[in-house]
Amino acid sequence: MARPCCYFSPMPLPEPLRAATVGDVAALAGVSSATAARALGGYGTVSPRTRDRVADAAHALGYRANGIARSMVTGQTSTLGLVVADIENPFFAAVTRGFGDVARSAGYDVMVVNTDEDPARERAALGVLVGRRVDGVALSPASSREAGHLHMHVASGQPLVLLDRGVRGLRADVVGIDNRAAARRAVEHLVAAGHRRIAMLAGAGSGGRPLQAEGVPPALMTGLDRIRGYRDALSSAGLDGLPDYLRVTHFRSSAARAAIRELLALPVPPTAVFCSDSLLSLGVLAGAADSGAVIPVDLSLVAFDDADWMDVVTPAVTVMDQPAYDIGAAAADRLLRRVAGDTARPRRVVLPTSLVARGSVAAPRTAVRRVQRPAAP
Amino acid sequence: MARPCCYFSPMPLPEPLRAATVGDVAALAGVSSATAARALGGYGTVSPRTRDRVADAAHALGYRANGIARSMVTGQTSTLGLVVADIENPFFAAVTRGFGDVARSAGYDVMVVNTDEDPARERAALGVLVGRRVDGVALSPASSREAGHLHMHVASGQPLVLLDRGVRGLRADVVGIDNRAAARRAVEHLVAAGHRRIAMLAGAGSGGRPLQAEGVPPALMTGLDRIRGYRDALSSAGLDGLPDYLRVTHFRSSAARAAIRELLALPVPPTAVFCSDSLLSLGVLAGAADSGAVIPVDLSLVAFDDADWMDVVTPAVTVMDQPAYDIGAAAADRLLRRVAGDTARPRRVVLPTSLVARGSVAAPRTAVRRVQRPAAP
DNA sequence: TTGAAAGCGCTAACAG
DNA sequence: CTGTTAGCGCTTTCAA
Repeated sequence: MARPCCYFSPMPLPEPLRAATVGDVAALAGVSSATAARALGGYGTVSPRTRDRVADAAHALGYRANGIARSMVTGQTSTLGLVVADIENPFFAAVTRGFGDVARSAGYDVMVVNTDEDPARERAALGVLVGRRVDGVALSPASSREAGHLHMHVASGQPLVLLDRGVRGLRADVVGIDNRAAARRAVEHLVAAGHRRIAMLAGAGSGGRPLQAEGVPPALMTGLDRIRGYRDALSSAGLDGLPDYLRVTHFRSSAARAAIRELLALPVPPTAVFCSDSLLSLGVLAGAADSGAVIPVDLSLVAFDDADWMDVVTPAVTVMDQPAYDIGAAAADRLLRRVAGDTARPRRVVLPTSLVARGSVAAPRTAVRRVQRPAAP
Repeated sequence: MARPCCYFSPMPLPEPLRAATVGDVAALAGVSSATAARALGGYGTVSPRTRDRVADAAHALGYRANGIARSMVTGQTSTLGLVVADIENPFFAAVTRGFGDVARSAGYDVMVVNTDEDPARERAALGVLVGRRVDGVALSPASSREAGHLHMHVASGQPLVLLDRGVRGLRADVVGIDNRAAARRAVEHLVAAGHRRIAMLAGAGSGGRPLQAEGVPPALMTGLDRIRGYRDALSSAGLDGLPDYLRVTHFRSSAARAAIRELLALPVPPTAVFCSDSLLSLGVLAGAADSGAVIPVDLSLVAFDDADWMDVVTPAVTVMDQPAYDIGAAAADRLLRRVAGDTARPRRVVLPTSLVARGSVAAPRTAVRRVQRPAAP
């Protein structure tokens, strides 16, 4: 015998297969879906009694608002996009956290996308975020040259905040530090310690793509600015006639390790090195050890970004610290203002850096000798 | 004189204020919106000529598909949710990267949410993700006790993969390592070096909430399992009668620093310590230095997770390494299968760990003495 | 191969 | 205070 119950009243789909909608809740509560929506969404006016009935029905049905549908009609997603160049770099991890904390406390969620310093992936990431209709995007540009997609994005009127790195000619807010001044100060610290042959390791791009020709500045404003600061410091110290100790490497400690080994193997090696990134300084530590160079006796080091391990190594690493968490937080704040409709002209938010002097900087051996002579009459 | 041009044909909204829609493209291409949508979305059948016309029109208008609207009708978002306990922990940073790489190569985007080890924030994060209708969620549970929301989520039929940490009784895939065995092996390494008084620092919770009473195991399966492994190793070595050197601290290096100082100040201090996390080992290095203890002479150390700095400190840190990137990648893979409809019973994916022996482990001083005597006859 | 029309779940006018 | 109605931009039958 067949099961007659099924002929005329097909079973509704079992619970797990279809999520409850406003209409379901409304039906159970015995009100119109508009009223249910008002009660559920917390807008308009609903009588307390109705509100309770709807709430009960929603609870019974396990109703969860469909953010997609809501976004569809409101045109807003309450979501911010964050495009970072390398989520594994502690600097960006902290930026991400600061950004997320501020966004969340303002009722926004965050979609994070990683680009691995690749402009093509960055363009794709931006496309994804725009496709998802995020309300705004914060982005650390992988390149200041390949930025056509950024210009188009800004031209389309969508809020964009640049993180850490600027892009020349782009009408967008920038949140970061004064890289040139910070680098200059870091190198001046080395000059003050008596160093003359000061190298710099600058990071650019990931391992994915070939680097530009030797000596050409990286396609990164941050790197460029730090290189400028390095040169500023050298020339005000009258040190610009010396051999070129600048090396541009990938953002990998292995690349820095090779670079520092090569530098130390020079006929006239540098006595100090300034690293534009914490990852690179990791490579310097390893490479110096490879070369048998002792820090700070044979090589002084100033790094960028105060990574958590920097004060447990021996010697502790002197760093130019930048407020990564605050940069992320400030970027979210700026972006939220733009999302809220602020159309004032682009602002540049510059956060303070600080030099943290630790044990990795000492006078170069030659300078020590010079000091020692008059000290023993 | 008034401007008559505006009376009968109001200007259309200027470009930046309204994004082009399928309808706009269709109108410009002279086809129906259904056809334009087919051409744009790459589904159905469209003649090559029409396809080109539509493509041109789309290009001219700067059309970008509205993912929200698409999700609305397809019920899919091509987005995966990732809930991590601490984005700043290098372990989770690597997991995030592995997860993202696999997701992206399968055409999925990722929404990352940080919970700071707080179950309440975890519940909220899951709610957000569900509201946004992500196709699936991978999550590293902040607590194995407060997991009601996880059970509800699974009951609702939505794909969920647990990352790194399991939750007892939850019918969900788990991707991680065998924490108990790994911890046991790490501690056995210490035992083999001759240690008897072996401490353990286990992490639980962030600084946000008070920790449980002293000695109570943390509400984390990972921590629990590592503690079990520690005890396993101690008891098979016949070392369980010794004083209790286990300390449960927050996931902060400062907490570990205080804990190790306290341990080293004991009348009979431990000669070795096993840390359940790289952050904690950072604190151990600092705290040991505070106490004037030299590693590995006065204190041997085995850490968990091979952070990038671990082989540049002196001595380099012996670690139990877990494949963080692969864990993230495997989790994405598992989740994608579930999203694709795999309803086989929950699987547990266990990835291999490896002990990386470096310089932070040596024989305890007492053991050294014992060895030295017969060595000089 | 193409078009017309119906909706996805929700919000926003506008009446009642 | 509540219900009716009309979409948001897209995909998807179903006919033509």
